[in-house]
Amino acid sequence: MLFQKIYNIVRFIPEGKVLTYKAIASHLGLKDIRLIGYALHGNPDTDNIPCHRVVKSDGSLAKGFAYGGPGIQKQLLQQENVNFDHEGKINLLKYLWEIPKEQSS
DNA sequence: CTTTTGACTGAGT
DNA sequence: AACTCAGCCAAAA
Repeated sequence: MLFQKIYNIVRFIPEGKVLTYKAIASHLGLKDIRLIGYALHGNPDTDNIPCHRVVKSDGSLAKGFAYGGPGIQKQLLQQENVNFDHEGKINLLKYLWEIPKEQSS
């Protein structure tokens, strides 16, 4: 299942790091970026899948985030020492996690 | 069983 | 700059 591959990657995002929808889709060879977000929409393992560490390609947060309410995602990231700039976006050059090849299936 | 739609993005109009 | 279209999976209606 494709979703499993998505979860399998998101699940390993280390603390203080983030991943973009694009990065994940690209890693899996997908063109439809929405699948990443949609996979998280039906997030089956919220305990092991840190959906708050997945952001849009420009570093801003997904608008449809509902992990406990809008704004929660930002708080969770700040708890992990992830800084937001004046636009409320993350510095991807600094926080974007490089996906190990071993994680792909 | 068929249709709709959605945590996105980049190119084309 | 604002809007549309394509990409093409899975769950919900």
